[in-house]
Amino acid sequence: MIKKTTYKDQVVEYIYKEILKGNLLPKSQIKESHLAEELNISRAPIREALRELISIGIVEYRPRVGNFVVELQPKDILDTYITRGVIEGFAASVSVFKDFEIDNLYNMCIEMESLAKENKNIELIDLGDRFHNIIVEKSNNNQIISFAKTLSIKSHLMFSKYWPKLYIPNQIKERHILIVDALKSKNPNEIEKSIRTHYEETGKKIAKLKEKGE
Amino acid sequence: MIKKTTYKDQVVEYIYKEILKGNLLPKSQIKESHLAEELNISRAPIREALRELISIGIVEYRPRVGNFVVELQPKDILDTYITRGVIEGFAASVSVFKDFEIDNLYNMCIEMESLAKENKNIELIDLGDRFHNIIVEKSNNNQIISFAKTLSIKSHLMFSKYWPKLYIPNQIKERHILIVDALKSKNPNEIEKSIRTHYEETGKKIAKLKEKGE
DNA sequence: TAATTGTCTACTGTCGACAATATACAAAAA
DNA sequence: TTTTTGTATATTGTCGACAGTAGACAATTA
Repeated sequence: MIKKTTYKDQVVEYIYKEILKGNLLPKSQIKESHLAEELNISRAPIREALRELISIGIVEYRPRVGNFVVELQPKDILDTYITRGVIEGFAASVSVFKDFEIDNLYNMCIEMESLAKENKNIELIDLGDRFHNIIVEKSNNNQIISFAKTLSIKSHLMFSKYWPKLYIPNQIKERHILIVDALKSKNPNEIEKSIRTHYEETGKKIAKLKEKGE
Repeated sequence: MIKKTTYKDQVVEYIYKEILKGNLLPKSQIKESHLAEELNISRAPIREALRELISIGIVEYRPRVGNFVVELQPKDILDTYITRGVIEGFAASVSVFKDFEIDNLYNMCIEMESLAKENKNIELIDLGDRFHNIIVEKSNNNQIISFAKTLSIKSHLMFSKYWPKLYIPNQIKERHILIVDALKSKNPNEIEKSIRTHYEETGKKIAKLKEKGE
C-alpha cells in the first residue's frame, strides 16, 4: 500500500512529537517562519498543520499574535478525561459484544500487565489505545468515534509526562478488567459507569500530580 | 466593543451561510480559486476557512482533489444528534441550578411557543440555542462546552431544511418543559435521560424526513 | 466493441514576497 | 519617579505565481 502524504501531515506529526519530547514547551510560541526554515519548506504547510493542531486543542492561537503550545491546567486535564469517559462510556453502553470479543479484551488486559512489567512503554500505550479503540468503534457512531480520536490524541500529551508515576503493572491490568467485567454484565448503566470512573480516576490523578509538580 | 476580524473568519461565515441558503449543495465542490475571485481576495484565507469547516465536519476534504460540501446521510444526522444528547445530557446532570435559573429556563419554554406561533423562526432558533447553551455552560467543563458548540453548528445545518415540519408550537414548548421538569427533580440520571431522549427524538425525525425526501 | 494508454486541463500544494500589526522598548512628558 | 507617546522589529495576514497531480476524455490497440 503506497501512501501519499503532504507536507502538512508530516508537519503535524513533527510538531506533535516535538511537544511530546518536551522540545516545545507549554506557552512557548511556535513561529511559522522559524519552523519553515528548520524544515526547509515554506510557511504555507506549516500554517495548515498549526490549524489542525488548534482544532484538536493542542495549540492556542491568538490572531495577529501567534501560535502557542497550550498550557494545560489541572482543570483542563480533568475536563478532558471526564469528557473522554462520557464519550467512551456511551459508546460502550450501546455496543453489543460477542463473548469471544470480550475474551479478547480480557486477554489484552493480561498482556498489559506483562508489557508494563517489562517497561515496554510504547507497546503498552499502543495496546491501551487498541483496547479503548475497539470499544469506541463498536458503537458505530461516527461522531462519537471522531470525538474519541481527538480526545485520545490530547490525552497522550497529558499523561506522557506522568506515565510512570500513575499505576503499577497490576493496577493497570485490574483497572481494565473492571471494564471487561462491566461489559460481561451486559448492563448499559453499569458499563457506562465503569468507563466514566476509569477515566475520572486517571484524570484526577494526573491533575493532582500536575498541581504538585509546579 | 470593537472587533477585528480576519478574512478567514468572514469567509467561514460566508460559506456556512451559502450552504444554509442552499446555494452550495451537498457533494458540490468548493473551488478555492472560484471563491477567491468571487470575494476578490486571494486563496490563502479561503483555504484557512475551509480547514475550519473541515474540522467541524461540514466540509469534506480529499487530498489533491478538493473540498466538498458534505452529504449528510440519515445515519450521520442521527449520530450527531445522539452525540449531542450525550454531551449536553452529561453537562446537565453535573450542573447545579438555582431555583430562579430553572424558572428562567421555564419562561424560555413559554416564549418558544409564542415565537413559534408568530413564525419568528430566527428568534426561535436563537432562543433555543440560548436555552441549551445555558445548560452546557453550567457544566463548567471546557471540553464539553467546545464539543457542544461544534455539534450545535452542525445541527443547524441539518434541521434548517426540515425546520417547519418538525414540531408544532405547543410541542416545542412541551418538549423543552420536559427538560426543565427533569432539572427540577435534581436527579442526575433522570436529567441525563431526558436530554438524551430530547435529541434522539429529533435526530430520528430528521433522519426519517431526509430518507423520504430523496 | 472493450480495454488500455496517452494527453489535457482544472484544480490543489507549495512557494517567496510584501503588507499590516502586536509587542517591546526607548524617548518624552507629567 | 510614573505615565504617556513614539518607534523599531519580529511575526502573522495576505498575495499572486508556479509546480504537481487527479480525473476526464481522446487516441490507440486488441
